[in-house]
Amino acid sequence: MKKMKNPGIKDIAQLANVSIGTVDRVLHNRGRVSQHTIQKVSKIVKQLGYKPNILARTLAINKFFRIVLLIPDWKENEYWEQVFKGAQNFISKSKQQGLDIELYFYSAEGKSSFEKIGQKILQSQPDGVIMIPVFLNEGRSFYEQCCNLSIPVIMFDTNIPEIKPLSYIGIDSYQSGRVAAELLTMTDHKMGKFAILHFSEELANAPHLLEREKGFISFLKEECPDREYLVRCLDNQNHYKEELKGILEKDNISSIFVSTSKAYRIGSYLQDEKNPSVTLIGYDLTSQNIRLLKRGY
Amino acid sequence: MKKMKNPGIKDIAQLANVSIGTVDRVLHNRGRVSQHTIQKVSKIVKQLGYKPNILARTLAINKFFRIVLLIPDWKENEYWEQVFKGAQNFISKSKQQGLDIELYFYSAEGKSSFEKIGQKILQSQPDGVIMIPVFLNEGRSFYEQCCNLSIPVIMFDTNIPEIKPLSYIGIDSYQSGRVAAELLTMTDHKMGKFAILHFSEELANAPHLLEREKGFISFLKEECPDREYLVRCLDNQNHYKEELKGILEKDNISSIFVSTSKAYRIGSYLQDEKNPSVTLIGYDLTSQNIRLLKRGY
DNA sequence: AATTGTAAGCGCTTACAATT
DNA sequence: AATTGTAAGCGCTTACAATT
Repeated sequence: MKKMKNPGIKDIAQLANVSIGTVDRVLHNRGRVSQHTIQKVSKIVKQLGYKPNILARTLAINKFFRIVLLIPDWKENEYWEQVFKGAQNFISKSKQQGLDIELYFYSAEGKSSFEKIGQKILQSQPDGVIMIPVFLNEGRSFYEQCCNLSIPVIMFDTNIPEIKPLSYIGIDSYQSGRVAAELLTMTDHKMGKFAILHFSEELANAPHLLEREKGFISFLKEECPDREYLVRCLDNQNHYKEELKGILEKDNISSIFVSTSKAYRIGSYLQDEKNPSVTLIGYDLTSQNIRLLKRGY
Repeated sequence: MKKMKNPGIKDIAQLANVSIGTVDRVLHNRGRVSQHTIQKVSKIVKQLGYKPNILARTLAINKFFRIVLLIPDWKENEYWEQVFKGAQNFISKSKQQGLDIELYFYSAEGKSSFEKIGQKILQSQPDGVIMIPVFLNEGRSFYEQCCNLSIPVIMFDTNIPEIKPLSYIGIDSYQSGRVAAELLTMTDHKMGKFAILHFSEELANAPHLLEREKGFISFLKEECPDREYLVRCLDNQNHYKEELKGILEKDNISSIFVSTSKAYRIGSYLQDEKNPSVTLIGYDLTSQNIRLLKRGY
């Protein structure tokens, strides 16, 4: 191991002939310093290439930053459960870093719970927000309210187009739609129609599904402009089977792109109907999808 | 922000009726404590669920951990250059975390430089090693020497099979070979032979290339047992064009898998020879590969 | 009132002193 | 000699005192 020796606040103070209190004041623009000493100290700071010691700072601050983590209820679907487990892992790691992460859940099945919990969060005045915005309008509105309160926001897992949060962590939905289209066109030489299927009550309000569809279609238009496709939004309950049957009968579908993690529904229907000549692609390694793949679809 | 209040060393001391010095001694098994107080203190530590404050510890230790980062010379190839840039980024971030990263380069083109630099590193007695082991035997031997000196090792970018370092960060080469095979079989319906091509002076000593090949072949054997393939190791200099020509003339090749980042060589040869009916797959987003893709291969 | 300095504290480690 | 306690220090922040 090696001795530390980076210039610190004390070195600056000494060289500038002031106290460390004054150095701290100019370093953080706390005011109550004369213009003259600000100059003097800043110059030395630059000269030394001073970098604050984050460890010492968070230790001295002696407070946790309250970060709110807002995600869909993990009980609603296996994919959210995986996210939840990751979140737990993250939370336990963060305590050591001076972060206090508070976990909030909303129902991905109805936007009202999102709005309600959003209000509660804003009232608690957190220092930052990390969230998965599955609702386009409500997500955007919540984001804007955070901005007004100057609470920094990080988006996560799905992003809202045209918004520039502090950062976005997750897959580029648009590009993933393009990849899906590429894989299907590589595989499917039967040249039937492509079907783009959604499962969502409110498709127009689901940013990631829309982006996936856009990406898929953009690839098709660019690379296979003569291939036809159709877009349908299926019933989230049991009714989807009949709808699917209708589509398959009416159109010559050779490939299906499912924008959600529910591809297994389509797959098992096709399997039941002994109709495996259709190529299928979807999202997420959930146990239901894995089971379908293992059954050899 | 929220007040911190986790049980600390002081709380333990108070509850156990000892001094913080004694608490520290039992916490770290430093000896010089009676069996009785060890029991007493340990009990309280458990009760409180004490977690040490890492920030305070690294601040108090007041030393950098010396970590050696050992990677191929970035001037030798664009892929290593990308790695190097990432390494620089990592190094600048690490200073804040109490790490002092020393960067060492070796030539990926000859193992002697790896061995020489490895010895130098061992003599300097670092606290830890992070490395890219492109040479199988030399990498393993260096790893074992580190173990003997009880220096923890992290592998990175390419791993050595049968070794369990502290952790490995990077792609699973074997699985990436399988994916390559899957993509090729999806695309290539001409049912010619597959050619597996390497560029390496010493293939048998290059762990990642071997793993990629193994993965590729395992997928073929499982999913397309009747399709034929051949494996060749091409000359790293200019001679490879003639070798390639020979292979293409002799065998009915419809797909080529290149195990290195040099697929662009094969691609531009095929383009020059107006032979684009062969499907090609390779590794790494280097500018030469990107150029080939943009030229529409 | 405006500017500057001082001392204590954050939760640890470590050298050394003090006690048995 | 074996065991325990004490005080200073790591690099910051912050409340308050002291100086102009």
